[in-house]
Amino acid sequence: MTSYPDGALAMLKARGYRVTKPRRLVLEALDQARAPLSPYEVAQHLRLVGERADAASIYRIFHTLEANGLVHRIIANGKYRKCQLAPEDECERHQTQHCHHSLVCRVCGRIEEFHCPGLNLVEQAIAAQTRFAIESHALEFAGVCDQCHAH
Amino acid sequence: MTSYPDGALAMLKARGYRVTKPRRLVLEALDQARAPLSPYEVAQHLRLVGERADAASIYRIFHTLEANGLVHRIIANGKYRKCQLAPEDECERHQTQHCHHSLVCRVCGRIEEFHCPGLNLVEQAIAAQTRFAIESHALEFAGVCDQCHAH
DNA sequence: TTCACTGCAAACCTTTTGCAATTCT
DNA sequence: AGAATTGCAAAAGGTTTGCAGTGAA
Repeated sequence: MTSYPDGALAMLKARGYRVTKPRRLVLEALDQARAPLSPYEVAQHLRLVGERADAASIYRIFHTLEANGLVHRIIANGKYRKCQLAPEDECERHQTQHCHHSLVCRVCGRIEEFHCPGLNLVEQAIAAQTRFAIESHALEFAGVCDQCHAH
Repeated sequence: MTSYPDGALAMLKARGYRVTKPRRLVLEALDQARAPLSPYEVAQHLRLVGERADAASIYRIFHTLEANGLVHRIIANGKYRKCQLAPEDECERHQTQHCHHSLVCRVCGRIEEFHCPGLNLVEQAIAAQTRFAIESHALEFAGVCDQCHAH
């Protein structure tokens, strides 16, 4: 099994991007992070770890990663989280069809994602009630996660 | 029927806040806006209309309004929208029990809110699948509204 | 070698804070 | 008059941009 950084860099390379040290550093930071990170936070984190990359570069890297479906934004706070890397040719589909269903812990900030089969019903209800053409959705539950709940 | 600015100011006054010009200006801007606004945008908007209020004050005003349930944040972009003012004694309940169900138009940015009865089922599914204790939720659909869809 | 990418520097936009002046009640 | 609130100024925080230099292919 290849790691997230390796897989992501391989995918970028296959698409004509270059494999660089700053890109690897960002991907590793995301891979290790428990909670989502902003580009700025990645910059700070790297200094803490004795590495460094320019903040401006990190922003550019995040744009590239997002455009290639390797990270996605958490709507609640605008921060980024690594994406699950789909095997080979599923990449394309995975990249364009993100579902953001998150459980955001108020205490530790950690974010779980969950599969949500029931949402289709809600979408159908909307369609029945309004003339709004739904293209995507975002659903977030805030609360307290298992670990924090146990004090 | 009292207007949103009047109602909101009355509620603030009843709670010991003062009725000031900057507060009225912010409330009027929110009342007239089609799309949600950030504090900074309100500051800009006011200049356009020949009025003015200090940006720092507007930020403080938004904090007060949010703390009193008179505005709420749109999760997708962090901007603010006026709340429906509940009649009299329902204020308290309305203030604490916000449900954010929005239809965000990709084209014009306008936001509709909708009532969503089906979401309880989704919450129950989460409860059954995880040990996460849900406190609140946010659900947003992005797409194209009726008006924009008709070119 | 070549061109994508990074680092640097500067500017910009947004938000926050302290303090003195204002203005509601 | 007294206290809450505003305006001002300054700083902090976060993000973007142009350009010259670097390094991956």
